[in-house]
Amino acid sequence: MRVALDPGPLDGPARVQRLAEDGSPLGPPETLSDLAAVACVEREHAPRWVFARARGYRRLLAGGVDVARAHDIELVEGLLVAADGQFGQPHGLAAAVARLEGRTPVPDPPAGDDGPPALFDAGPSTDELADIVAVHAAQQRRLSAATPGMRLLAAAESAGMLVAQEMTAAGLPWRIDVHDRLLVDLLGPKPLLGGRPPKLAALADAVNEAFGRPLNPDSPAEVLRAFARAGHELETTRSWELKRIDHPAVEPLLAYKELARLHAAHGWSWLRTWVADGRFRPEYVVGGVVSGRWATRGGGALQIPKAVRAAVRADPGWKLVAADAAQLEPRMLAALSGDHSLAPGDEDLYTALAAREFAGDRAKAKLALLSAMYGQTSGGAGVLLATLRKRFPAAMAYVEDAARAGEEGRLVRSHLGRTCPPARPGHEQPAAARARGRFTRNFVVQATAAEWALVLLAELRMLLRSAGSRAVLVFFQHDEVLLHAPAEEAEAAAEAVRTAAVTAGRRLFGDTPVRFPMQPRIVEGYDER
DNA sequence: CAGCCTCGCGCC
DNA sequence: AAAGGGCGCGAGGCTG
Repeated sequence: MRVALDPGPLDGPARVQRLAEDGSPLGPPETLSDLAAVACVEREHAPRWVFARARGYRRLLAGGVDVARAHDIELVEGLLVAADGQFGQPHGLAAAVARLEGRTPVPDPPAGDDGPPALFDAGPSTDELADIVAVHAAQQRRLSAATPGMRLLAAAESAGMLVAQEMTAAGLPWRIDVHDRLLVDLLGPKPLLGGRPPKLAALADAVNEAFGRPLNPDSPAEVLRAFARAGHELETTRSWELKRIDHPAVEPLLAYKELARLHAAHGWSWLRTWVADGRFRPEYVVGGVVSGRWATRGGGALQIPKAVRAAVRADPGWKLVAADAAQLEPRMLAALSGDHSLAPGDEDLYTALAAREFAGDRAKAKLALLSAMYGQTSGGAGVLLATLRKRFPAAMAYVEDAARAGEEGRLVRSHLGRTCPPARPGHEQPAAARARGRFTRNFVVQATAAEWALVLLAELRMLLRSAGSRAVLVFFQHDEVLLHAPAEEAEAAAEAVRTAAVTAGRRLFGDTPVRFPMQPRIVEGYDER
């Protein structure tokens, strides 16, 4: 059974409508007095709840109610609209209703908006539950005519919404004291009135001294001018470019840039803004990236530098279970292309490839494979690619076909059917076409990896729920998950991760010989390997 | 002043 | 010959 839900105000009644699988109503709309009644329906029927958007579930969680399964109207609409080749169309509920009624879709409300939907609903209807029911039925019709992959993708994307909201609610355990100590070690004591911490100030002084005049090391333009006066014409102030020149300012400047980055992006100001009650709570944006990868809002959650990961520590009596998928993208390529010998087993794929083709040089093997998937040809990649082309013709043909499709302006899709938006018009120049080719070449692999990860999350969540585990997902970053688990449940949680990885591979590719191993580590701190 | 762009760098 | 994919964020710096 499915149940469409308009959760209503936090403490007020919720409106629901029971639905058949195809979305047709089973009886009239009903009013539930409060969220406890929603929880009761969940316990008795465990339906697939149909939400207009993520904040519907956020409201349930705020009331202490969680559910097993969902259908997210906005996320599914985005998938279906793109699959129909309707790119750039809004896919909010109001827009979907407008499309159903043959009106021009209204723009989506601003991202992250939490206001009342009626504010943005320019259409004649203000009955959100009726809108949800109507759009859901239309989506189920479209999904029933689509591929099994699309149906799996729609379910997984919706499960992603549940995971995302639950992870934000749980928060990533973050020790302010550990983070602060780390900052003091690297930067010196926190300056009381803003300004540069002592070690940064000293490095800025050293840069000034090396140039013989004061400048702002944070200003690329000033740095370029200073080097030009010293006889070094640089294109940019990127660190790899600075490293190539011989000047006494280079060393302190590189040290300054590294610490300034830490101070600006993950320093005390970041701590004050983003960590509260021992938890960092970024907002996850499911499918926020064209490839289906997630984005986040707030605190740069997907770019937590290795230098501060020690601050992520389990609560007393708890453990972190950290697991990342090893060499996920080349394994995806092996499965997608049928070139199974590219990924023969569980062992490190680059090491294995290096042993067979690159005289044991792992770095070469890695560069070769990444170049194939990103479209890189410089830096010696060309020679390595020739080796791959000879040894793995099907895998190489797969990415090269995707690149050609992009260059010729054709659409490409992920394994399950996420559609890559076409190039914007006006980009027919040869250089732009090649750039487009690199984009689509990468899309087929990255988007398929993203949907594997999505299915993994959904499977892992269900395994933990059905086992009654107290372990909770607290972080997800493309191919990596972090669980927070009571110490005595950590090993079971780790086993769930391994199982979910196997299941995700099977759900995507059936009984492919390609493996997608995850090796969970049970640790106290996220910095421990 | 806000709003927007570029730069550079963090992560995958 | 040359040709590296995807993001978010803060600081600088320009525009209106």
